[in-house]
Amino acid sequence: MMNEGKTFGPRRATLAVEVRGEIERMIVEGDLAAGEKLNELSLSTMMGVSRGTVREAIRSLADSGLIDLIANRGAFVHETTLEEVRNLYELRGAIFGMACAAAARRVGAGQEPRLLAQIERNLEQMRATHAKADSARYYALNIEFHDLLLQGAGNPKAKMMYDNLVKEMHLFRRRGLSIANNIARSIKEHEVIVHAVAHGNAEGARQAALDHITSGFGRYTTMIDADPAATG
Amino acid sequence: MMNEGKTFGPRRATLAVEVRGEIERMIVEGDLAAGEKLNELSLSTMMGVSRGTVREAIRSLADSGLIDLIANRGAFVHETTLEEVRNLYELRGAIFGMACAAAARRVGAGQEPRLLAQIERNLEQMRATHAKADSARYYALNIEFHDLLLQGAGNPKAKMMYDNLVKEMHLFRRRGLSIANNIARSIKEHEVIVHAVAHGNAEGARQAALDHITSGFGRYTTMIDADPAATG
DNA sequence: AAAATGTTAATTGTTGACAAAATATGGTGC
DNA sequence: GCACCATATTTTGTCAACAATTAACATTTT
Repeated sequence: MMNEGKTFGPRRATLAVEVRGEIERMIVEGDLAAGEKLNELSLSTMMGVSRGTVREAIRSLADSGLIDLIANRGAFVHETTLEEVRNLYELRGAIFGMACAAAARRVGAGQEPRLLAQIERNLEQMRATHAKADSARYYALNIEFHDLLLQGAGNPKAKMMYDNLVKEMHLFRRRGLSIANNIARSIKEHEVIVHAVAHGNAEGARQAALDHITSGFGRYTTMIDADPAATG
Repeated sequence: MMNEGKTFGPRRATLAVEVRGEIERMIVEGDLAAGEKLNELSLSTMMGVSRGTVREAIRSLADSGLIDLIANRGAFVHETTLEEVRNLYELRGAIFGMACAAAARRVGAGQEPRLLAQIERNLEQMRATHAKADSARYYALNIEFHDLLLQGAGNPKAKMMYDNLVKEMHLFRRRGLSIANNIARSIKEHEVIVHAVAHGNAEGARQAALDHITSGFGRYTTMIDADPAATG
């Protein structure tokens, strides 16, 4: 069990790793607002750890896109503009498209024997959930749908990058906007993706996935235009 | 000049930021080998800073893909497998393809008046450099070519992610392999990309860019197959 | 009243000490 | 020679103190 030396999992994460997780949660869930300053002393007091530990946690978020580190001034929750969100969507479309193309190839080659059944079941559940107007449940299934395809692509790095992009998008928020908009259209797009993947049609899957994300951005900006409220 | 408050650039980067840069350089240039442990005390002595500063620098590399942080054991230069390199190439192809498509659209829309001239000039220089068998110069021009297109895409996040992917690829090395292999083919592929961009042909540019990266991976694995030497 | 200057307080950045965990070393038994 | 155990050493993780920089506030000048 120790024979792989370096890869043995430690029993417990370090305090700094736990603090990072908590800061990330606070940012993604909105407890820390975009542009807000991360005060080391306040955080260390709140979490019952030393300020140095908080510093380490904050530094570990340096490349995450969630915070901006400014020398001698501290760390601030990143303020994302709509232009940046557009860029994130563009990247998200490219990566999700690539992943769906890869998933389709792997399904076609018999490398992913369970993926098809999984996404079809998820799709069925999304339809049922939509019929019951249960948007929280739909949201969870939607995330699962994307996760399944990203896992099916067999490229863990792609999933990691995609998940980080989604996290970054949480920085741009509008109060009171519901998460789901035009679910019927969204489900229809999922169906097109599933159909292409089922037939091992990589190019069709890539295009359908890209269209789906692009369309999602269109739905997103439609919501924003309909709600001109200033940021929190 | 002070009126933008938070965005005013500090006069000097912190020591931890400088230490991070040095560690990154050591990794990318091979002074720190894949799998090698980053000893905090050694590094702090070597660089003339305290161990805490080295820790902060190392933590800031947590998400970079260049190192693995293991609780209670320390930080290790990430060991990249060929499978991981394949995944990185796949992502690289998706992002570069997306960037070239965006660049083509922007050229077609007149949003990038200088890009076309810049990449054509670069291409001309690559041809001349190849004719003189100056591979170091060719390498630099090749990097510039990719940079110009990524900048022309108008998506800074894409460029950042692409550059990080390239950095990660440096972790997988084979001693004695020359960087450039089949330059004539590579230049031909660059020409196809430039042609598509010049005509504002987004889909053509995307496909040409993807093919170029995919082909680059093929050239890469060909080199590896021809040199079965174990990692240094 | 607004701008400039000076002082004080708060915060960030760095360092070194201590505690905990991992690793290395030496001795013993089979 | 190998496996196991105890001990010593090294390294990592955390904490607190000090130094440097920035922000906030008060006073003076225009």
